[in-house]
Amino acid sequence: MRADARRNRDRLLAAADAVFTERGADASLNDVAKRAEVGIGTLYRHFPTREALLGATCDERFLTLAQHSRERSASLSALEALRLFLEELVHYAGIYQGLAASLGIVLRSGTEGCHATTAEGQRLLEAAQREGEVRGDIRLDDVVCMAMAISLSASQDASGTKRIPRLTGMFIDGLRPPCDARGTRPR
Amino acid sequence: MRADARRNRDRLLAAADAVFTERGADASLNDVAKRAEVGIGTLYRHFPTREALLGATCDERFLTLAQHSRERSASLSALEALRLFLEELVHYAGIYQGLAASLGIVLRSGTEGCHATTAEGQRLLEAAQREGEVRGDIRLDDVVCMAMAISLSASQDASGTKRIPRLTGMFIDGLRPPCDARGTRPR
DNA sequence: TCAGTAAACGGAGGGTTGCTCCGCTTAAAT
DNA sequence: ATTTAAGCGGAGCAACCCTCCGTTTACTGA
Repeated sequence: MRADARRNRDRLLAAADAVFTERGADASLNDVAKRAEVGIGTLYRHFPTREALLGATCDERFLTLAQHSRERSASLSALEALRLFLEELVHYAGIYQGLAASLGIVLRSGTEGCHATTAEGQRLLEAAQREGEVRGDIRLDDVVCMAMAISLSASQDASGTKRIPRLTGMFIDGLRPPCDARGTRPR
Repeated sequence: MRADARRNRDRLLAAADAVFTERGADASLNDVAKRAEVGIGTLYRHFPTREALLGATCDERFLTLAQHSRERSASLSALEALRLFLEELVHYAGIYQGLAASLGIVLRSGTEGCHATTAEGQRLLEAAQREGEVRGDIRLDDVVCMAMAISLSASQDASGTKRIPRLTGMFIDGLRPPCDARGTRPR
C-alpha cells in the first residue's frame, strides 16, 4: 500500500469518526472528505459504501470489545459474561446517533473487529446454552436484535443511557429457560 | 374544508400508499405528487413532513389494529394480549420497506389511528403491570422500540419474517418480573 | 540519481431529492 | 355578480450522492 494511500485512509477514518460523532451516522460524506482535507473521490475509493466506512471506524472498538470480553469471561458465569457482552454491544451501538438501526449490517461488514465481535458473541452464547442458562433456540442474531432495541430505546429520551443496565438485565433474564423447568432461578 | 382540497388529499393518500408499497417508505415525494397528478407544493401543504404522510397512510390500519386488540383482549391474559399487540405492531411496521426505522415518529404523528394504537398499547401495558405480569418500570416507548428492532432485524436477512414470533416471545419474556418475586411462572 | 509506470488523487459535474416561495386559480360565501 | 381567502402549482435553490477522467505522485529498477 502506497504511503499517501495509507495516510489518506487514516485521515479519513479520523475525520469520519469526528463527523459521525458530531452529526450522527447519516452525516454527509462530503463533510467527512472536507474534514479529512481529501477529495471526495478518494473517500469513495477507500470506502465504496457508507457501511464500509462505518464498519472501518468501528473496527478498533469492536476489536477491543471482543478482547475485553474474552479476558473477563474466564472469571464469570456464562450468563453474566453474556450480559456484559450485550451491555457493551449496546454501548458501542450508541457511539454514533443512528448507528443502532444498522448494527446488524455493520457487524456483517467483514472487518476484523466485526468478525471478532460476532465470533465472541457466538462463543458466549453457546457456552451459556451448554450450561443450561439460556434457552437453546436463541441465536446470535436475536441477541444483536436485543442490542438494537435497547440502544434505540435509550436514544429516545435524554436520560436514556441510565436505563441501559436495567434493560439489559431484563432481557438477559428473558433468555433463560422457563423456571419451572429448572426450579427456582437464583437471583 | 374546500372540495378540491379534500379531493387532492384523497388522491395524495392513495398515491402515497401505492408508491410506498412499491418503493418503500423512503420513496421520492415528487413521485407521490406526480402519481397523484398534483403539484409538489400541494403535497407539502397537506403533509408538511414525510412522517405526517406516512402517519396518514397508516391511519386506517392502525385504527383497525387498535380495534382488533380491544376486541380480543377481553378473552386473553394481559400478557398474551400484549404479546399479540406487539406482534401485530411488528407486522404493520413491515408494510412498507423502511417504515420500521421511523415507527416511533410516525406513531407520534397525531393521526387518529396512531393515537388509538398508542392508547391501546398503554392500556394493555398498564393492565399487565397491574396484574404483576410485567415489571413496573417498563414504558410504552420500550415496547415500541422492541417492535422497531424486531422489524429491522427481520428485514435485514432473507428468512427474517419467520423469526418474528420467536423474537416477540423472547422480548415479552424479558418484560416479566424475576420469578422468585412471584413464585413459579406459569408457562 | 533519474526516468518510467502504475497507483492514487481531486473535484467538476450530472442526476436525484427535499422543500420553499409566490403569483395564479377557484370554491364558496354574500 | 362580486369578493376573498383558501388552495394550487411548479420553478428554483440547496444539499447530497457518486462517477469519471485528467493530473499528480510514490515507488522501482537501472
